[in-house]
Amino acid sequence: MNNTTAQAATLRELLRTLIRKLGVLERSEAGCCDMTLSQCNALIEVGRAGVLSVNQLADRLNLDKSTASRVSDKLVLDGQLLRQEDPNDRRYVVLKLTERGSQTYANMENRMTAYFEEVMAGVDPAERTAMLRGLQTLDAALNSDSCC
Amino acid sequence: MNNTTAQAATLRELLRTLIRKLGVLERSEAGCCDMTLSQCNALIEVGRAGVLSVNQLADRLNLDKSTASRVSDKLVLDGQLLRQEDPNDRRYVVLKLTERGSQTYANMENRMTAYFEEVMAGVDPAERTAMLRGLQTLDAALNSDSCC
DNA sequence: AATAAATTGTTGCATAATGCAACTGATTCA
DNA sequence: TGAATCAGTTGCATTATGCAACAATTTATT
Repeated sequence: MNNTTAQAATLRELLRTLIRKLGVLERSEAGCCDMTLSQCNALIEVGRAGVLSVNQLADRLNLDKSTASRVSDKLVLDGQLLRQEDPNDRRYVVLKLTERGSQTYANMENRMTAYFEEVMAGVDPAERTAMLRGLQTLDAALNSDSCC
Repeated sequence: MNNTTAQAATLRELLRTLIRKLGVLERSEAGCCDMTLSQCNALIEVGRAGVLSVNQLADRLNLDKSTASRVSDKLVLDGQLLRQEDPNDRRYVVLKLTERGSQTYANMENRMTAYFEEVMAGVDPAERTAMLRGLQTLDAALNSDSCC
């Protein structure tokens, strides 16, 4: 169907520009916290989850476990994360935010919240729900596809 | 307005998962072509533009010009790009796809086209246009914001 | 016409990320 | 009890990245 082809092309183009813009946003955010992007992403995931193992962190970030191990090492060294032994299974490490890490996380959350509220405020109220639903539709479609 | 706050939070979460999924897709695509992600992105931009200068490539990829210079160097070395002197201004380099680069580009385009058609086919036809419009709305909102 | 300023692209340097394979220690399974 | 599996670490090699300084070229100024 010709229509799907054209729509698929439009989708790709929209996603391409979206990725670029969000990439800029992410890097700017990481810069604000004096961290690398990877460290930022790791801190956010631990912040959102409360506690994570190294393997869980790797899964969430789509990284090799060795990479997750190193980035969490760095964050522990910087005082942003705490590494604890799991009392139930000593193979496991439990990663959680330190007090300082919580501050950093809250700072990032606040800035990102403010940013996206601003973005949302720039959208016609009548279109906001439709926009979100569109993203939810895409999310579901990507889930059911075999690549992601 | 409480509504904007909740909607902003939903937007962030949707974008977070979208970035993760598309990141996996990008890396998988780069792997298919036996290239690094950065090289892939550079080739795609040159392919889409026809010709680009190094600075233009840097702008499109949101990279430092030194990085753009190196990644295009690599692609020239691999025979995917051709670097020519600009006859009008010898400061400029003109980057374009070689025959081999055109093949690589076409392969990537075909695979991505097929993938997104599959994604689109998984969306209810009645929702496709709304989904695309939602992404277009977001795109416009991000453009008018000061960060990107 | 000569000089200064700006632009393009390259290179040196330093930092960081990344994945694979191999390894250690711990737990589970047969 | 020994083998298999799991979690996490480490060595290794590769790649990406941006900043600053530089050379060559073009444009602007005097």
